[in-house]
Amino acid sequence: MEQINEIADNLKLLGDKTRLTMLALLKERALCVCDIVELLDISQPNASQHLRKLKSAGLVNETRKGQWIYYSLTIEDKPYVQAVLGYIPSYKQKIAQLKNDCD
Amino acid sequence: MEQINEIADNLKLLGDKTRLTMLALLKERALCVCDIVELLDISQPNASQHLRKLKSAGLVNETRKGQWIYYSLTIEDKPYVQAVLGYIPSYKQKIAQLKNDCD
DNA sequence: TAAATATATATCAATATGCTTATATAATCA
DNA sequence: TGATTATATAAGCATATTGATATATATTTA
Repeated sequence: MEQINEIADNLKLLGDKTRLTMLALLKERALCVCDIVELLDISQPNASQHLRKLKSAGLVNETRKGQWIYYSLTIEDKPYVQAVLGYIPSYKQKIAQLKNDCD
Repeated sequence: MEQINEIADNLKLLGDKTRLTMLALLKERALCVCDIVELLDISQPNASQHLRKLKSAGLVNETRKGQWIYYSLTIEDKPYVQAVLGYIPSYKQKIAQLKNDCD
């Protein structure tokens, strides 16, 4: 089974508080980098670096809208990631507090 | 939510091929260290070190039987770990090939 | 076109991780 | 009791990871 390597690699990405929270946020809706920076209270380069890893693994994708780049989950083909995210408390309320000048 | 830290920490442990395979093996049945060493083809200290991490996180526990120490899963209270392991192909056949002098 | 905003990338230091080798401990057996 | 087997621990090295700082790129706006 070669598949277990891919699963382990993806779980390693989930095994970081910052990235796991990012994915939990994106479960609610697509967010731009500045949203994520605000919500997680981390530096912008730090956010970009984590997002790049998630993108390389195919867990998220990006869509540019003007000067903003929105990230979304792409985990339809990764049921174990869906399952994990399903067990994380919702960030709906947190996201609702966004100042969200981005739109 | 403080819980997400614990989830991330546990997923980090799952995010290693050796440990993830160990857990998948233990899903089938309790195994002693020498079984795991044989099945994974790793060194004994390496196996012990990974098992210690899993034990520290409460993902496995140990039971001595004579000179052997058997490890078993203790993930009843961690549904997201159960979910992940549920998506990993079974190692039943592999385990059946054990020479298993241990008993 | 210049300034401002949003994001990415490069580099680096600190820390963490995984594995090996050597050794210690514990149980069994002759 | 001494040898053997099973397992744990310690120490060290090589590599990976994280986050910070500095800088580059891309888009929009004045």
